[in-house]
Amino acid sequence: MRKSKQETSETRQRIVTSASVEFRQNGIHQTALTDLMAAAGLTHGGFYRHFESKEQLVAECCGVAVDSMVETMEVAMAQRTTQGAIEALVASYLSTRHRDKPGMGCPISAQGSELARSAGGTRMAATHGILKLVDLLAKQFENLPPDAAKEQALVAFSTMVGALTLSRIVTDPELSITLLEQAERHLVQTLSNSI
Amino acid sequence: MRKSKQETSETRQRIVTSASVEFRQNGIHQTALTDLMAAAGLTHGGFYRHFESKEQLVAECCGVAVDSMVETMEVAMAQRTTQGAIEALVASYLSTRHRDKPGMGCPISAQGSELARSAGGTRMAATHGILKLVDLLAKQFENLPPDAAKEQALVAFSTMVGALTLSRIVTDPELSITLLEQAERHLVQTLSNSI
DNA sequence: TGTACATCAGTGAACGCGCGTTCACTGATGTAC
DNA sequence: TGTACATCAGTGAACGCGCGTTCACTGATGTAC
Repeated sequence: MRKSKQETSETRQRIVTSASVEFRQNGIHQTALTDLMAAAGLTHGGFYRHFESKEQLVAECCGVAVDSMVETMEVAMAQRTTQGAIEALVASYLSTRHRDKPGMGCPISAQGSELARSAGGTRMAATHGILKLVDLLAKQFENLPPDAAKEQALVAFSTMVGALTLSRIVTDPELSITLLEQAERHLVQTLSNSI
Repeated sequence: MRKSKQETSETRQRIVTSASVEFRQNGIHQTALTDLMAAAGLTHGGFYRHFESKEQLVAECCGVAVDSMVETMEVAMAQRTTQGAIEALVASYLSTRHRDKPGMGCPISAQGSELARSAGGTRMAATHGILKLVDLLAKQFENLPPDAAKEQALVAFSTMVGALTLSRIVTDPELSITLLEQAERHLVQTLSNSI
């Protein structure tokens, strides 16, 4: 049943892609190898032909998830003024759509507290991801010194991660919306002053 | 080996207290009943004399953790001007001490993404906890209408939860500190304007 | 107040289950000649 | 270009292990008389 090199690499990619969704949706610990191999249309036994361990896959998925996140954001921001781009990024991150589809969204928000307890490799991947997302915002502040722009973006990203996480925890639907809306309003206002 | 009513209630309290530390430190899923009963000086078999399920304990621990968190904050804020109280709350939440001792700190930050996927009871306890912590800050803004004060506090709390979570994920020690410091600076500045 | 019995906190073994990982096996693919 | 053999992607059973929960048992506590 050996597969061609191309098929093999496609399979590997399929596992990573679908696993990155599963991890964000159900959590790292709650997603079993059997589940994610099934999500890729395979049985669990073949996992170790592609990866050394679950931890290695988790780290790789974190990177892939961030990259797809960055791409989504860039699409939302394209063809806009600086002001418009910032508004689009914030609105997209703090949307109810993002809140309700953690599997397609930001892995930092979706797995925050689990990442904080993860192994070094995963945390390094997450760190790179955080910096990529922060940079996406920081480079909008062309008139600020790079350091100041990065610091501004770090705080804004913290607010977005916190607000999205809280909006997913809270049982009161109104409060959940308020969290997203108020954070968005605050960020658009604050960040406009830094353009 | 039956114990007196007082001993029984003391034991129950001891389980809740030590479990709330374990859950924050190691995560909800990663903490086994055997572990937390051992942390209370007992064997796992007796667990169900006190609780209906693990989930019930998780929810109760969330409430207890928030209450102890509120108390810590109130102590830090006592005997201060409004400005000083706000600074003390923010500095305390965003301290490296808090970052490095998740077991003694805010359960929302320590378990954020796990809480978002938890059962209804746990999420309700977390929601009440969030509102308590937000209220601690909101009541400092005496000159703002209550709604505006609450919204201001919600955003500030989002920033604190996000920044603390990120500072725990990040592998670069300098970046971790920067996250805490910049969020603190931003919050003190922003919130001062609302007094 | 004393006694006889019911209650029940805590123990430790056991339950069924799912986990991450390993392994013998298969047969199609890749490679050396 | 064709052939013989080595490689290895994927399968499905099995590994040891730890999980949440249950249960028979114990003996001190609580209670009814």
